[in-house]
Order: sequence, then structure tokens, then C-alpha cells
Amino acid sequence: MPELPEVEITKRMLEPALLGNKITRVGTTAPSYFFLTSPSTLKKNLLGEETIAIERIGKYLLLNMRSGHRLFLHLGMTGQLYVEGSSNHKHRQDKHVHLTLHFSRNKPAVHFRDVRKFGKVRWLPQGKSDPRIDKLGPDALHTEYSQLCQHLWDASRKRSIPIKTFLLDQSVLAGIGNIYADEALFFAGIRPGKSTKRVSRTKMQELTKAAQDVLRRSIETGGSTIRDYVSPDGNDGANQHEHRVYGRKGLNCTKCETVIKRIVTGGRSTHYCPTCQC
DNA sequence: CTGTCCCTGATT
DNA sequence: AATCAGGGACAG
Repeated sequence: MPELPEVEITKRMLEPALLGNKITRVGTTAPSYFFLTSPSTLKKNLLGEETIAIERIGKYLLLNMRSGHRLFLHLGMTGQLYVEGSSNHKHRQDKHVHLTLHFSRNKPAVHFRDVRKFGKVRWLPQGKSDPRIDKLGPDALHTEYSQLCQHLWDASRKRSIPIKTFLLDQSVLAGIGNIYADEALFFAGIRPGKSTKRVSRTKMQELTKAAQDVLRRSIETGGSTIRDYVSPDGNDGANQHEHRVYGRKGLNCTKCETVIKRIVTGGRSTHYCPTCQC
């Protein structure tokens, strides 16, 4: 489900519910693929902890505790983090809620729901990291434009793979997923299947700009809700209404009227305009 | 570097 | 019944 914009929004909206609040009770489901740290260990460690900061790196979230320990979170495809008792009715409390943090009276609980269980939760004792984070390339928005341009250019010289596959590689660039890769390539006017080696330096700069613009714009509009994403207050995003190619197979390009095509690249569904992108 | 798999549900 | 889904690890 979530790419960088959705994770960033989740982070910002969770802050008021988490920061400075002591965890008084922890709810979990049974051990599964979802728990990198077992539910019982998680409970033991989280009890009495207090989040002092939330960090986002790519699509990952880290809750920094006052103790110096950290909670590592990833939303996978269908993960949802949300605050209990939001005004709307979209949040569900069902068998798919795998982790719940409770706080002292009057303070709403925070739920982590994930239908497909591709999401992850792990307890990181002070000083310990996770290889998934260590391997990440620079974050698509935490990195300044010209520095990111240079990095992507250098990285693109080292191999010859479809540019879309390159964008999706989190060890190259952290945060872009299937939607925003397609959208960024549209705005930069590059075909998703084009080899990295055939993308000029100028085009790589345009792509860097397009990627950062698309991500920032999505955050501004509340992220993309295709099916599962809801923000911590339960609202859908609105950025899906601005998509130019993603999910628009068979519809006309908004620039040139050509019919948008859908192909498969690296096992992922890929959308582009055959006229605007070459 | 591509394919396969993890898991569940909605849609065709 | 088959296909598809905002992700990513791992095998070959």
C-alpha cells in the first residue's frame, strides 16, 4: 500500500498520539510472518516505554523511545497505522489488527492493522539496527536535489536495467514505489523500460526533479488511496485523482490523448504514455 | 538480475 | 476459478 508520501503522512499524524505518552498496555495477535520480534517479547519491551520521536527513512518508521531503544515498523502492502476513535467510521477493529499500543486513560490507542501481513514490526535494543534500514539508499525527500541528481547519475552508470526497476530499488533510492515510479517517469518523459545506461544526464536530472515533485505533491494532497490506505485519522488521500498514468490503462493521456498502456516490468504492473514517454 | 514466494481479499 | 494488489526477501 504505502510509499513514501503515505508513510510520511502516517508519521506526522501519529506524532500527537504517541509523543510523550507512556505505553500502559500492549495488544498483539499470534506469532506470524508479521512479527520479526515475537509478540511476547514485544509486549515485555514496550510496556512503560515512551516515544520521544518518530523517524521515517524511505518507507520505514522508527519510534525512538526515551530509553534509547527503538521500534521498527514497516507497512508492507496493506499495513494501516491509525489512532483509535477518530471521527470517521472507516477504521476497523478485526482479526487483522496485529499490534495495539494503549496509553493512560483518555488517550486514544494506536492500532497497526495489516490484512496481508507483509508489514513488519521489530524491537531494536539501543545501538542495534536492522539490515533492511542499513541497506537503504538516500531518502528521496531527505536528500537535497543536486546531491540526489549526482547520486542517481553515478548509480545509473554502474548497471543497465530498466529505469523503472532502478527507481524501485530501495538500495538506490529509498521511498519510491510502484505508483510514484510510474508517475515520475511520466513527468520526466521517459519510458519505464528504457535502460539506465541510455538515460542522459539531463534526463536523469528531470527525473530527479519529477520524483521529488510528485512525492511532495502527494504529501500535500494526503497521499494516494487505491484500496487500503487510510491516514491515521481515517481519511482517504486525494492524490489518486491526480495520477496521470498509474491505474489509467485504456484511458487517454491528459497531455496528448494517446491511450495509456499497461505492461509488466520486473514483475510489477507499469503504466505509461507511448507518445509522451520515449 | 529475474522469478517465486510470503498472505488475504476483491474483482473479473 | 483465475487474476490482481502502494512491498520486499531470497534462490537460482
